[in-house]
Amino acid sequence: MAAATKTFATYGYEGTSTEALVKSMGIGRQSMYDTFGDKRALYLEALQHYCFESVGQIAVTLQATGSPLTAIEAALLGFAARIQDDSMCLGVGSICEFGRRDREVTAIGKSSAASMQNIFAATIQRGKDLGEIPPEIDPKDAARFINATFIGLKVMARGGATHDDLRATAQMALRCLG
Amino acid sequence: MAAATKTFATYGYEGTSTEALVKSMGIGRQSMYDTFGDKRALYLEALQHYCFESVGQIAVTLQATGSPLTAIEAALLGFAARIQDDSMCLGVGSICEFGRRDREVTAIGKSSAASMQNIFAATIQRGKDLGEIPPEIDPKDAARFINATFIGLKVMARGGATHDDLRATAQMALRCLG
DNA sequence: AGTTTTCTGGAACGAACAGTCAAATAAAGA
DNA sequence: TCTTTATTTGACTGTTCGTTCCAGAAAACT
Repeated sequence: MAAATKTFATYGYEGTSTEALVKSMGIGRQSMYDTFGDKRALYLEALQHYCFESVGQIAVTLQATGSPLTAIEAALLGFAARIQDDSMCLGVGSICEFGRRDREVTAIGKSSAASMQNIFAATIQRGKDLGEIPPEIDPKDAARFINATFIGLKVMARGGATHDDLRATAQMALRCLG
Repeated sequence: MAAATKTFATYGYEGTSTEALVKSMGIGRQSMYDTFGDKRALYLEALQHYCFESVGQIAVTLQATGSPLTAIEAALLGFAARIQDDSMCLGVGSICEFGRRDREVTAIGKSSAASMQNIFAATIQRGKDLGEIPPEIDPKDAARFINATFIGLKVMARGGATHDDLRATAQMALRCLG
């Protein structure tokens, strides 16, 4: 499944052949069809799984550290430091490829974005309660902005931006929380 | 050409069939091949043209208004107000689809991003000179950040975000420049 | 050890793909 | 008006696509 996720993220749905999937997953073609049904079902399952894991990871990062602001900083800067050159996030890739054309892809994307933004908003609210984040900041707006920043970083990285560039961009984004 | 751009932006390179191009461009199949050579050449030409126009538009917006900060605000908020639901930017789409896999696509994307960011950086520098933008802000970092914000807004819009959400996100981004 | 289930790799299938060909029509030039 | 050039339309071509079929091998079960 992880191999399918990576292949779909790299080449997109249309650009990924079943041959490429069979190769990257290292299973027989018939087993792939027996297990997942068809290419689209495999894509949906990979996307669902990917989004679920991503939300889980963000939740762990933002809920583990004492200071909410530090947690958000760690999430953004950690992402900028860690993301691999040329990699693509399947979530962002699915939005770019399908827009809202496919109802199930759209549903997974919206659900995942909503969960992600709820976690950000809750963290922002905690930061406001603790006086770390200015009171005039709306948690939902800030959550959407952070999500947009993650998207921007992902596409930049996909296009070959350096880690320094990504980190500087993340630093700029964090200014609005101070 | 505009029709080809829109079709490629909507479906991506792999997802766009030559039949769809013939239909959207409203010309004969043979004429399309006579004029552009093949699908890939048409894509490259559409991408080049799209990026050139985008940079031109941003230049006009950012260089026409007296106040640099106001100009950047107008660019971001204007974009958030104007962008159409479900549309896709061919530039962002090309990065997401190809990453750095295709040398010519990558070259067009990097060149366009560099031009765009130079315009942003020059505007930021003017804002610093006029005291509108804090002196500790690095123009190149800010330029990259603004570009990342545009990317984030474009993908959000593609995923169905409302204009209010986009505007609020743009407002958050503008806080980083204050 | 024998039997059953699962997996593999290759072949086959029909549909879709990008690109080419050919004849007819329309537009441009003399 | 006639000739030349460009465009259109439909058909065609070989390749690739996603999916199914099949026989043999491997793994799991009794």
